[in-house]
Amino acid sequence: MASHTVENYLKALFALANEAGEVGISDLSDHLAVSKPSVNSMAKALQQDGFLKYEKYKPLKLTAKGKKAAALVVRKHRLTEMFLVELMGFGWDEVHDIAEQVEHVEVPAFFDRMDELVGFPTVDPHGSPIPDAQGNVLEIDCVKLSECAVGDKVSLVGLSQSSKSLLTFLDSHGIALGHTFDIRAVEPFDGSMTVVHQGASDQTFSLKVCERLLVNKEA
Amino acid sequence: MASHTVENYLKALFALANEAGEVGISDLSDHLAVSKPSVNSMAKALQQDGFLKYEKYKPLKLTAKGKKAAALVVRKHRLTEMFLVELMGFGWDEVHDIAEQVEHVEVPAFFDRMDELVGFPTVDPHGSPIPDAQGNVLEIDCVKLSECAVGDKVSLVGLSQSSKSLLTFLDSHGIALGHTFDIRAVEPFDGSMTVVHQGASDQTFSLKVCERLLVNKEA
DNA sequence: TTACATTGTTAGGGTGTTCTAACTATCGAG
DNA sequence: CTCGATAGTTAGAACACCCTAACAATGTAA
Repeated sequence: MASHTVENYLKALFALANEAGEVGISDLSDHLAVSKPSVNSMAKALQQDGFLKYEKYKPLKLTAKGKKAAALVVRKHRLTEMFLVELMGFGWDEVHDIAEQVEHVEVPAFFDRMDELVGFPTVDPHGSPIPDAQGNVLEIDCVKLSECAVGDKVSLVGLSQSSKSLLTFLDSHGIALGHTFDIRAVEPFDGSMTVVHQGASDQTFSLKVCERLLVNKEA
Repeated sequence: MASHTVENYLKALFALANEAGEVGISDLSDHLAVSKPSVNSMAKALQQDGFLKYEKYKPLKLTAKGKKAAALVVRKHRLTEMFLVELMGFGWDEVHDIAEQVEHVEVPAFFDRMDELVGFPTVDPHGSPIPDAQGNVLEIDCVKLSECAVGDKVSLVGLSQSSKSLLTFLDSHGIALGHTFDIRAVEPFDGSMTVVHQGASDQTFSLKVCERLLVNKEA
């Protein structure tokens, strides 16, 4: 259907809209490492194809068609990541780059088989929800760890903007999805948090880390 | 490294050189379903990059660099096919189209892992040899079934130009790699052959089929 | 050996995607 | 309310890849 390039624009639009709400030309330009004029002309093209609502100087908005198309790309990406981890033995910090390329394969049966082989997962290895085959995305009930208070007991359900360096950091601290944290202290000066990890070891996380950890209250 | 397009040209060059020896602009044009002028200009570009020796009106010749690059693409393709059949449960008639897209992934570790998971195979599901990581291709000792004589006992080791329709034909006749054939008769009029399949059932194949079956004499 | 079919080449143009340079619109601060 | 910063736009061009139309070279068969 859509070219690799278009799939990448849709995916970026989808991701940015989910975390920032409004998406400007510059946001996409930064996210895709492409110049603003390039984004501008692609925006016109995407509108032409009905993926996007675009008005001069206004934020970009995916149409229903655009949202569905984007969700299906994300589905391919996340199923691939799941497959790479569960059946091919890759680490959760290795799968993004591979999935980034595999996601452009245009054979639905390929991804359907992955889905089946990993047992129809609802979230990927980083806790992000996997859209269904119709492009519906299940909302996950979670908050940032940084928004929790002393005394809360929470469990890690996902990451926001998981990057290789964040994943490496978590690996090196023995942290994985599902792990629990009891919040012991929040440092008012810099927002860093001291928690009990898995009911065992004390760890302190910077605010930057806490903002990336999505947790579920009531462990 | 090379674009998808370049990878496809190299793969075609490699395949055609292996079966026809000399490769002309028109052969590539037919094989890739692209116009001759397109092939012509790509030939110049490939020469520029050192993949090809090209002289006006002369057949195209891959350089050592070109052969190696082509073999590595073929390696990715065939490992993918093997993986799809062995670990994902696809049929040998379904894997070509998927592999055609997956082969362009540029993460060596992805294919290395496939290789490992399927046990370092030397041939793909259609009996074609899988080049090694250095681009070396093992020659397979075989002849076309059509070149065999009455009385020969042979086993199927590969296919030449396996197409979906050939694979479907073989499936419907219960034929797979490794199966044996005792040649009972060759019809002089049309070259069709009557054989005993797996020491059990009698089957008759047209010349067209016999030219596509690569066998090993002495069953 | 000329003539035709095949094969290859040149010229010129189109689409998708990208860029830089230069200009304009919008919005928040003083 | 104006000014400057930020964001967005236009114009113009490049690159990779593709095409058709027209022409040239090659090789084969009468």
